[in-house]
Amino acid sequence: MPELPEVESVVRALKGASLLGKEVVSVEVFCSKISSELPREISGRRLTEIQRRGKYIHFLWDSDLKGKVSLIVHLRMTGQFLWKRESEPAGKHERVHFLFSDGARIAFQDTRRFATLDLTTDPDGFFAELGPEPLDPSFTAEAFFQRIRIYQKAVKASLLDQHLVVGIGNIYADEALWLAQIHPLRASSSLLKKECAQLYEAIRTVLKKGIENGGTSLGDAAPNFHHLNGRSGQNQEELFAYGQTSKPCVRCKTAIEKIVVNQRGTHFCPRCQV
DNA sequence: ATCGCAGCCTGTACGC
DNA sequence: TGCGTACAGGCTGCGA
Repeated sequence: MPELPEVESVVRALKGASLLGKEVVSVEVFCSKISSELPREISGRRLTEIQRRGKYIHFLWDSDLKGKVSLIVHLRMTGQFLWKRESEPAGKHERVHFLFSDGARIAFQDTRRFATLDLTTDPDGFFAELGPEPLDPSFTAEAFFQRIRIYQKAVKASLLDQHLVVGIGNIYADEALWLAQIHPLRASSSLLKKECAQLYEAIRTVLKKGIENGGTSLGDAAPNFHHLNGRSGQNQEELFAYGQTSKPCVRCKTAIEKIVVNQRGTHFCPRCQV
């Protein structure tokens, strides 16, 4: 379940794959859910930039003849980009192949077909509803406090709401609440300014640590997260709440509990998260 | 208006 | 062994 650190890791891997500036000569689509316009719109264009916005990957393409267009990809749970050998056939769950002029072949794989690929000439409009980037300098503790206080729902549900702040998913929400010692069912609007400041710091801490570790890869119920080069992130080794059901809380030794909040498995310490 | 929840989809982990 | 079922997850769209 790629969240901000996983998507950031993917973007860095893609940028490091020296695809920028290269032209796509053809695009093959193997999934009926994906727009058949993709090959026509992308073929013959140069990849000029790759950016992350929340959990979205934003590919910017240019063409002397056709101007600019954006391809905006959301990995959802199982989307990943893979390097392929030049003439290697598509694997079972590969949905799109991008063939570059230098022979590079990049596959987009998505086992559960939840991922989305959108073409737009108005990326600002596409992203207009999204909340602020949690790691952006302009996003301050005060700004977070002013935003979250108007949410009526449980703080866990608010953290998952991409209108409040982008990039947080189920894993990092549980980790941030554990670190801030805030109970996931607390009403968002009940948080004191001091608690919001703690949560703000916790969000930034867990996301930064996730990026440093190259993202979180889970191999049991959840699908693996892989870099473009096949390496998995290591952040799953440093989780304190998510997936730690019945294990002792690192702070107070109380068993971590699992409940359901907002239809999501939610892990927390019943003693030190209040 | 706001919230909760079914549905999308497939692989994996269980119980019988 | 083989089958069936529950579950995981982000987000949209529906109904309450």
